[in-house]
Amino acid sequence: MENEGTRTNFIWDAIDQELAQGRAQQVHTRFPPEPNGYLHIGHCKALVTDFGTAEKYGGLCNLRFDDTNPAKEDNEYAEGIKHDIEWLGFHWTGGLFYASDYYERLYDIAEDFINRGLAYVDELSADEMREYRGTLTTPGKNSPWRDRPIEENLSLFRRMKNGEFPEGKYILRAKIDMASPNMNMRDPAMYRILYKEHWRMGNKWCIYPMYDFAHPLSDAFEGITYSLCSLEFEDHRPLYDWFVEHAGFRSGKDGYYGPRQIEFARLNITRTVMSKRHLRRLVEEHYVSGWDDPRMPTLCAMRRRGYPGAAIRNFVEQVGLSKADSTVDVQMLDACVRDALGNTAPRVMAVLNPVKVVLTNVPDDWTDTLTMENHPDHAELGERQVTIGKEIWIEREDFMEEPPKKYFRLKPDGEVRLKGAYIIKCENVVHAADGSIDHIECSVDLTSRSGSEGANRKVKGTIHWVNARDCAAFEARLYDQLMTEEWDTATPEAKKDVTAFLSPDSLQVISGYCEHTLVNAQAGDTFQFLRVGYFCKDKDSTADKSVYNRVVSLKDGYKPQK
RNA sequence: UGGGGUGUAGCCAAGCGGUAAGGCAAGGGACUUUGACUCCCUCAUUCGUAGGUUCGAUCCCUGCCACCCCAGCCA
Repeated sequence: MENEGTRTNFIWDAIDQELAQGRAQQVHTRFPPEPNGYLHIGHCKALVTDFGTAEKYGGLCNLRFDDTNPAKEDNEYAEGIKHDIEWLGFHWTGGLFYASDYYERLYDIAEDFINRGLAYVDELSADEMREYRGTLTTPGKNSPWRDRPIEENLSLFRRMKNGEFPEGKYILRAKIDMASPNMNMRDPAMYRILYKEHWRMGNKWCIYPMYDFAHPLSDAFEGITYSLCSLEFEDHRPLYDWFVEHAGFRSGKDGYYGPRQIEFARLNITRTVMSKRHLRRLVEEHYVSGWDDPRMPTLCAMRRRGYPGAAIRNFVEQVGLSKADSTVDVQMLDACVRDALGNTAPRVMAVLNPVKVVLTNVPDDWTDTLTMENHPDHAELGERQVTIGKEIWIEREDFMEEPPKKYFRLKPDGEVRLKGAYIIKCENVVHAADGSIDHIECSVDLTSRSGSEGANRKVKGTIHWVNARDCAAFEARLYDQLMTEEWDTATPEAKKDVTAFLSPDSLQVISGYCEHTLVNAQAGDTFQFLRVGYFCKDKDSTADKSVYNRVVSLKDGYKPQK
């Protein structure tokens, strides 16, 4: 998967232009997560854009925790986010910051705004404020408190800060334009009273700044030149600029003209839940084991599943940047993961959906130890010893009693090579009482051992297998039923709320991963399923398709005749 | 019905007035101790739509259509 260095996007075009015109001296970006959850694949677009843009221009990128709402934030999330960023191979070259470190400075600016008649303390209730704001099609009207004298505003604001009023009693608002067609400009809130303990500031503050006020000024404080964010903030840009300008950061003093906000479309992926709110519910209501449950689309979960960070970064770069709403096919992510893993990951054999094969022409205690390469193209990755015995498991899909034409795998009277071992021939199929296949009896050609003289005999198919005796601990856990089981016992109210998780577009969350399935693996290991042959070939199974497609990343497989 | 955005192949996405890059997916072939991987080849007479300007339009203009965002004391 190439990534031409010449590739550009509309943001870089804009930056190139400003740099050429001298309107910006350097590129300084920031990645501003709110520490209220773990980063998921959707955040990676902003992350890669912010850090990657700085990197491309030899500039700096800050990490800033946008912690202006103490009710939802926690240090656990901040630590997780830092870890995830570094895992992806980025570092906050511009420094680590917290919006909460600016509380004093922001407060001073708020007082200054009051003094300049740019802000006022309102005492409308939340409901009244909503009424006064008007609607999308009708202008709002001024609050009766809008023209409160400056001294009174100042006094009230200070008393808000001192904790003299209950939550909701007063609010500081920017005085802009209640008739603006842009709802964000209808005297937006700057500060609200909140008696919540802040994860860094404790109970020091009784008032907290709003995003619209804190964000642009934080950007300006840090000398950010490009504030890149997603499309839903497009409407906020006039407000963003209003705060930056009125706080005096557009003056060009010291050559700094303040930050410029540029918006891009956020990342959507098919069959992937990308809502922090929903993911949080899955965790808090124990639908999953935690934020790093391998079924989650979080970075920590992907890391646990074995996705290389570089693959995720490459994926985001492949997807590109634009302003068009889009939903990327999850197969593109899978392709990037395969691409990154294919050349380096050691191979092992696994059987997910087993059927037993009994070798008829060897003694019960027959055993052999085979040496297998860990990677077909890289001898330096070494070899491993694998034992085989009289009984082995093969993939149920690798045997067909009534095979169509051109079926190369095991079939009655047919021969197939066991990967790295012997050629076997199907002699008999033993059925269980219910008609299903209990086991398959095969003869083994002991002269065909891999690596020996007789191994040159060619057969059409090769299949993977595991020694039954080594599989006492075989424990495949495919999680495709998890959500449906919950669904069946859920109350109607709960059903209404979890519909989003069960919709066809959210199969990723309910599809599975496989834990300690492999003979050569340690219990508890999790794996990224990389190549069809080693794990699963069943492209056309309907029952487990979501699981296999998602987790196994099926590339190809047996194609029935049309 | 106010404002802000977006529409290029099944899915992303370049293109910036000179005659449609690339990736994923898909199809065909070669190779193969897995039908995977790898390697070749194919895949938009057409850019939401209707007009207009121009020698020439995906790119400029006008109308229309579709979709997304905004009425938190969330970010």
